[in-house]
Amino acid sequence: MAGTLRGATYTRIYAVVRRIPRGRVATYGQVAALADLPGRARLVGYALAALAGESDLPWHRVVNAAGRVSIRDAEPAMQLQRALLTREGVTFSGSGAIPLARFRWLPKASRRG
DNA sequence: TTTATGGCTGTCA
DNA sequence: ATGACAGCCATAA
Repeated sequence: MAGTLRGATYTRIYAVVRRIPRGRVATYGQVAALADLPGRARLVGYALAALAGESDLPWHRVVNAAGRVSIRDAEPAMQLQRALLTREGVTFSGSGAIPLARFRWLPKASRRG
């Protein structure tokens, strides 16, 4: 796509997030890697933060490497994320972390079309 | 243009 | 187990 170079990063990140299946989660670093942006996990965080929770994107399916919601406790979106995930069947362990070994999204083919 | 700000992550103490 | 630090670098002001 010629022309849309600026802002292509977020767009690419959103495209990956949109592919995370229901009941699964991915880490920021994982999304970054799938978006062909290895090592830019933070950018994923910025991209999602920019959504401000107002989007049809399954932003709640993205958690940090520890399997925890990476939003500050004071943010209402923090509990929202947990609620949305729970509603999809994702369970949190006693310490409030998602067992990634069980719920991590494993894309069979990381082909970018 | 320069600064400031991050919904991260791996490493080390 | 937790906490501090240093790299990542796009956006917004």
